Amino acid sequence: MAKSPDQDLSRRERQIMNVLYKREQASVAEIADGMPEPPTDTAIRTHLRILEEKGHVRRQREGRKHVYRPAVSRQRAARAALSGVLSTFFDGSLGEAVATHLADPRSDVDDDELKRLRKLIRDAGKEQT
Amino acid sequence: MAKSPDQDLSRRERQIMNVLYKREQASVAEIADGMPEPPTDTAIRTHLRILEEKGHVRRQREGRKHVYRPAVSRQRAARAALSGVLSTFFDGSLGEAVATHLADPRSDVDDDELKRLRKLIRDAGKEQT
DNA sequence: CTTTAACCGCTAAAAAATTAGCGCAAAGGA
DNA sequence: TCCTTTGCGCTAATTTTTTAGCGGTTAAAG
Repeated sequence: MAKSPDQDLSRRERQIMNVLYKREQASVAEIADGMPEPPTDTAIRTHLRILEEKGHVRRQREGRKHVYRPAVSRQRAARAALSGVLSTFFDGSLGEAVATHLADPRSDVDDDELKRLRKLIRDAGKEQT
Repeated sequence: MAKSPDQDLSRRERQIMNVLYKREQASVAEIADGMPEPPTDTAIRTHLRILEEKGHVRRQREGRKHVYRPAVSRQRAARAALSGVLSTFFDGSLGEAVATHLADPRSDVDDDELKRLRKLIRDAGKEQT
């Protein structure tokens, strides 16, 4: 079985990466803010240093602070994450996932969203190779 | 920030749960089979014991072996996992996710799948509350 | 009936992850 | 200028995770 890159992130590392993907970029304080039960900033910095060494994160000075962002593009990571969930929970079927999500009472999908989906599906039908 | 139940799984625990969700249920050997770089069966059993204590896994004798399965239904877990990915990578938008997935060259969505999606979206439009 | 092989849980050692203390540097206010 | 605040990295201690050894039990094979 092959190893996907995020498989070797520890729990905290994953939490941090999630914040970074969600916000595109973030300072240490912002990361703490977006994490469940955050430790001290110092601890977070340690994780960031390691993530940087492992090549998962890039940093940039921004005034006095440092700002961190993922090394891998959001799109790339997003595709991988979605595929993973589809594979694990939906037998790889996008339709199955959409059905489940639409049926989930907690997830109210509004009209614009449905409209958008409709258009997407239509267009996908067209561009047959 | 609240904690979602899978947030407090370690890497190995997560890997094991993923196999269980993917296969619905599995023996120790099957779990090893589905894991990246599996340790010894003994090690896996230790994780399973702990997962059971934490309430994530249930076991059942099946002949001579034990068979393990998730304590939380696949559907429930699937919803949570999907929501998580949507939230982290797609600004919570299902449409965004579908668009990305359809555009991903690695994911070939076949005609039946598209057909199914079309139907789903149509039906979703109807049942307005 | 005896031997062999498959599985299991208990337990403790080894490795990895997680945390924070400390001292230093730069910025801003008094 | 001097003091306070904010942010940083290095380092090392603590905690959690991860691993496998060992001995017992059951089923099946010889």
